[in-house]
Amino acid sequence: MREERDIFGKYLSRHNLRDTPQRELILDTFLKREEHVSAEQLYDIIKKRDPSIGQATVYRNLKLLSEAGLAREVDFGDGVLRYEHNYNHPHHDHLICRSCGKTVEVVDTVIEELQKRIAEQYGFELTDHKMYLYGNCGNCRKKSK
Amino acid sequence: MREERDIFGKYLSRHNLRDTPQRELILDTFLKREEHVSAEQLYDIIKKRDPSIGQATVYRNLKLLSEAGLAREVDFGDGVLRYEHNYNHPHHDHLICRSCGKTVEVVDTVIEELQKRIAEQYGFELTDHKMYLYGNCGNCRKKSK
DNA sequence: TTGCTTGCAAAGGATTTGCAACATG
DNA sequence: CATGTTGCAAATCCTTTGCAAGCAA
Repeated sequence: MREERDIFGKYLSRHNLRDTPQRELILDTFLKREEHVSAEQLYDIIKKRDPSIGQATVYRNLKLLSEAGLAREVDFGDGVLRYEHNYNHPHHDHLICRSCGKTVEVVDTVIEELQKRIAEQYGFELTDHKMYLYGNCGNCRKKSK
Repeated sequence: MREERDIFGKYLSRHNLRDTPQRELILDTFLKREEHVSAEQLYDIIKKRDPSIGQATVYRNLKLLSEAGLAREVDFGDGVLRYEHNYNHPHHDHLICRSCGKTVEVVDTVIEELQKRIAEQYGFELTDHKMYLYGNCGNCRKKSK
């Protein structure tokens, strides 16, 4: 948390951007959440601490956190962009329950390797990827029986 | 193409839906395109043949084609939903060039197998997935050198 | 005739943007 | 004090929806 603030501070000064109380509040609140959040969700949480904050500020600064390398955008395909921690939180993919929305983070180095190989096969240099696995989680499967 | 029309016709009558000239035009135009299209793109093409068509009709019927199993939605994450052929056009993933937007369809049965295994590991029953590989295609890499 | 479909325009939801007032370096 | 930043509301983008008129079965 200390480290992240440091990184952010450096990013700001390096880019001639300013350190405002809103920015600090947004960063802190974002870091405290373990799960991915949407801008709207974060806005709702932050409003409680500072009712005068505008939601555009939250949108703007989540984008900024992504640029600073502290956040990462995730798009589950439901029309809402979410943000998750990017610092000290290595790349992973998501397993999402179609019925309750529960998500699990997964990593598979073999798949990552294969992806790179596929890209090369077609002359592409792979920069990144998105992989979302949709299904029904154990809990929901029990319930529907 | 004959087959697809047949499937659509059966789908319509089975669901008490009607066979309209607009629906036929949309299906035909969609089938003639090899690449994925957005509703807007398809609308632009169709307007030339029938200037009186409304774009809501195109949106509505692309959804319908998906339900009938003839189309499949693809979401590259740029805010626009695209549709590609689903009939006789097995599942595949996409390799997308970040710089020119070129896309290549790819399939890898090993990856698919691994995905299923990962899901099972977490007690999920996999229903579907999305995998998009982003990178720079051969052409764009040459140009930027 | 019944009720599904259409075209239109308005509504929707998430996100972005213009702007004047404000605060930071 | 120059310029980045904020909050607000309006605007944007894609897509959906309400509705009256029009058609298919």
